[in-house]
Amino acid sequence: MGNCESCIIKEFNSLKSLTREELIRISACKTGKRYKKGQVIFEEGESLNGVYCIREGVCKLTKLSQNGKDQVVKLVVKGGLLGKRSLVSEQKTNLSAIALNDMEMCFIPKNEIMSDLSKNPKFTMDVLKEMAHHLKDSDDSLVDMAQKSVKTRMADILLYIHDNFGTDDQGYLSIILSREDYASIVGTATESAIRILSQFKKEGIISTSGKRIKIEDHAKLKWVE
Amino acid sequence: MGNCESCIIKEFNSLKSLTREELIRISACKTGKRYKKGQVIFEEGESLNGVYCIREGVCKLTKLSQNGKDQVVKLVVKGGLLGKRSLVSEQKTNLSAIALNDMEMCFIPKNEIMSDLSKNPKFTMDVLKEMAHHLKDSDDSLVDMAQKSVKTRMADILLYIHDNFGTDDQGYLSIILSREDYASIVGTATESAIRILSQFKKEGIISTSGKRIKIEDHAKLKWVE
DNA sequence: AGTCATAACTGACAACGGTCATATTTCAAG
DNA sequence: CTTGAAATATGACCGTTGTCAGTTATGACT
Repeated sequence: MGNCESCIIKEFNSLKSLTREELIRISACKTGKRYKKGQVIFEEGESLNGVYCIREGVCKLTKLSQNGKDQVVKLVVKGGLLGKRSLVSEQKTNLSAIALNDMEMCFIPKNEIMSDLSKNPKFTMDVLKEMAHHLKDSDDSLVDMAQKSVKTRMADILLYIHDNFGTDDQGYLSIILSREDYASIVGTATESAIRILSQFKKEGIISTSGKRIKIEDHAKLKWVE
Repeated sequence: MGNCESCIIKEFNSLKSLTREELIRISACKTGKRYKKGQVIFEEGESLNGVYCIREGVCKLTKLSQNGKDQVVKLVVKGGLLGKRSLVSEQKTNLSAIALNDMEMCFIPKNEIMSDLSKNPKFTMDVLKEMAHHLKDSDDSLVDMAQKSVKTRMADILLYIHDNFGTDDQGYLSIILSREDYASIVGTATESAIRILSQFKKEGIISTSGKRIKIEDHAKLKWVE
């Protein structure tokens, strides 16, 4: 396992605001963890006693709704920090985290991070900014969920994944999701998700190969209503 | 206009974490503002150069969706602080604020608050906690919006308003909203909102008098599906 | 290669919710 | 007390979406 001071991943999250000394201290008490595809990292209602820093892989943050279905609230990739909100608010986590492929993470115990939060104003401010940013995203998603059609939301999420997580060398979206996951992100029934993707395929907007999806016509996808 | 040091309102928000000296300094540079019902306090896309502390009245925070309809994201009452997110992230505000009745607020310039944010860790931590709390609320709303029916969401919002903002002496909800506002909170068409409220009335779950709404049967409202 | 479980897909049908058109009521201004 | 505009209310209609039921494809494991 590497050292936090020299880890490139930290450049993508608020840990970059920590001093060299703080990083060395954290490095000494962090633990590496691996998760297989589908494995639960933590579950809604658990008390987290630290944060997870993603070194490799992707996971989904979900929340169980009253009707028993899981709703995906967010996708998190390399560089993401899990458990910040729960740490700050000192509440149990309101979301579950599940690995979408094999993952590699560092776990940093609560006490270490909390002492930095109280002593390093730059770090605190950075976490605050990140939280503010998430809040904006969440509000935006709320409005989209309330006002857009299922088909538009599906088009949006395909473009979102493409723009934020990229494609493999053949042009397929590099994040592989089941149809059920897509349904759970868009907030619809699995059958509806499948139907919409089939329709996109018929219209030549996307093509698929097994679970993999390639966007063939970005322009059309943007104008879906 | 009163002094921040002795203002009771601050006890309801993170300003309570400021020291007496900080409050006196803020008190000296704050300005009082009044808004009439329906008046716009600030609009999506504006650069706010401070935060608003609500002394009296209620307002809605809305966001324009792509289809041209306003979506209410949040209701804020006495004690609430507007513009925190925008201040912290140094971005233009992503929401509009509109007074739902006559309001009285204090406006605190950006510079004053920011200097406290960088110097008073207790205050920063408190703002962080509040933001974390909002983030949880927003995630919860997202899931509800995605998974619950319009009717259930309407029932939820009636209960929410009752539980959080209370009733007048006759038992009517103390926040008076137009049917259009209800539609915009629930994320539906005005006609649908009206229809659902009419149905609730027929079923004896609520009663109305003009715009005012009284919940007659809490239990039934909770079990609406 | 064959088997089996799971995921992906399709069709039929009904309920939900949006739109348009048209009363009816409310409320404030004259 | 009128009057008129805006808000509320209701009906008809139709596209969207969820549910149920059944079929086909996929991929992991003998």
